[in-house]
Amino acid sequence: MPCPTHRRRTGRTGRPRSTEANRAILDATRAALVELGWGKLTMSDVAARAKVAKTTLYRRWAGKSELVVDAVADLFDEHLELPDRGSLHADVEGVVLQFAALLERPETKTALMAVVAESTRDEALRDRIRSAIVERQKRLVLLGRERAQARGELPYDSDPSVAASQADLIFDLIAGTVVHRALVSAEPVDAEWAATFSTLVVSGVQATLGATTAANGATTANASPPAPAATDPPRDPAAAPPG
Amino acid sequence: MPCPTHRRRTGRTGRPRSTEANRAILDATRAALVELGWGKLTMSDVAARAKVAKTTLYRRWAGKSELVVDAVADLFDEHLELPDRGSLHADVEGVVLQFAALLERPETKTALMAVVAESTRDEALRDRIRSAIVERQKRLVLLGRERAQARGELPYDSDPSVAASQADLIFDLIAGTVVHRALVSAEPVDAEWAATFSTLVVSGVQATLGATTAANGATTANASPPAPAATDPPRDPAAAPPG
DNA sequence: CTCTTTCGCTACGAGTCGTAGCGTAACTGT
DNA sequence: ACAGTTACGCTACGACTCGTAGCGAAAGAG
Repeated sequence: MPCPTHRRRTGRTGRPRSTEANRAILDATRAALVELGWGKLTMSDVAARAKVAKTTLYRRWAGKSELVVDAVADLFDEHLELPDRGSLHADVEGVVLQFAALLERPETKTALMAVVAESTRDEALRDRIRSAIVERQKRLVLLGRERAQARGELPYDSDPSVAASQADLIFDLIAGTVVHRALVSAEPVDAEWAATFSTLVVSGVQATLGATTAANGATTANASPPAPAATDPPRDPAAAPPG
Repeated sequence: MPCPTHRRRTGRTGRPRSTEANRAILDATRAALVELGWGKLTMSDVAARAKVAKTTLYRRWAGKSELVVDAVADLFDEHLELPDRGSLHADVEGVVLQFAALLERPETKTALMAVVAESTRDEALRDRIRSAIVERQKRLVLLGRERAQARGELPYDSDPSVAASQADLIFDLIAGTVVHRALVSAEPVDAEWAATFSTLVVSGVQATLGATTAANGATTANASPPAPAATDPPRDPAAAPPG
């Protein structure tokens, strides 16, 4: 056949799933989200746009929600990173503006809340959102914390479990507040708001540090090589869902 | 005679809509949300539960989204208030726990995100959410601010527009973060978390007050905040750790 | 008593869902 | 080359939901 495309090597026998179709489906899903929104998006429509059979969709994804999660997860990986701007405040500000820009896209705007709403009744879907979006983007918080610690803006962690819960708090704080302003209050996340909010975040986080780790000599942590963790987990776009 | 100035005295002529049916429908909607969730809730099912005709539903609400907004708005009015606990921190803590308890209910859990998702493509629905839920609950923030000002924990507003934007920020901050932790991260909003978060909120808000009203020769707050120094200039990468 | 509006009920076309069945295409191991 | 295995496109299907239309009856307003 005139299509000697590179297929991923797998131990499984039989005809492998077309990676081209996978990409075409996710692209079609995003396009359909832009045009139709979550409510009017149908599996048949996505199949027609991607020029695949409707049954192929159901062989790879359990339903609309799972498909859309994968479609928007790509956008998160592509458009969110942590620019190193020299201070915790500036780093927070940068990621807030990036996240706001992502939330202004019609695809993410209409899809994110919908899949989260579905996930409240579907534990498997919630796990998929966690692994595909939440946990992947929480690396920004962990990286930002490490940089702030290296600069001396935050104390090094005495207890790793405390570090994890603080990272969770910061993540909920930034993501939740920006989402709420952008989608519920429906007011713009502009540079001025981002600056004010970042000031709030930095001051608030430092305040909670003083409260929870009061016993530690927090100021000017003794420099210890923080063992720069690799920050780039290889993307796995060919992670075929169970069919 | 139809006097044009007194047209709306008792309403229009003809048979009035049954208020009992209205209540039965909203109760049935909440019950259906508990049992079925947003996705599987249908208008026919609600009509059957409320023992009214399906056409009656469509005579009063444009669709599923509008109906559910009204159904959950009642819960917000009923279960959210601002207890006066003597300090801004305690007030925030109280409202956070109330909001978290409300979000643990199956009705609100599955409905809130869904209607917000729909509202991203339906401006009329977004206005309905604003007037029925958002603006009604924003009074808690305004009231809490007034109490904090009376206690000396926050300075009085020099500019009412600044006060409004600060109230919006606090509202997005609390509601957004709690929603994100409860529904996205799916982790419990317990007393410990609420205490830590409230500390963050109070310190953060005080920090933004200093930053945004710095230009104004504003009346500095009579009560000096307890300890955590605001150490971060908004636009300057000069990073000075607390100490 | 008349006028107006809402009520319950039935029925309908249109659309979506998720699955089953079939024959074919593509790749793997011997 | 061959058999084995899996994915693909296509068609068709029953079940379900949607939102509306039409009807006669009921309930208040003037």
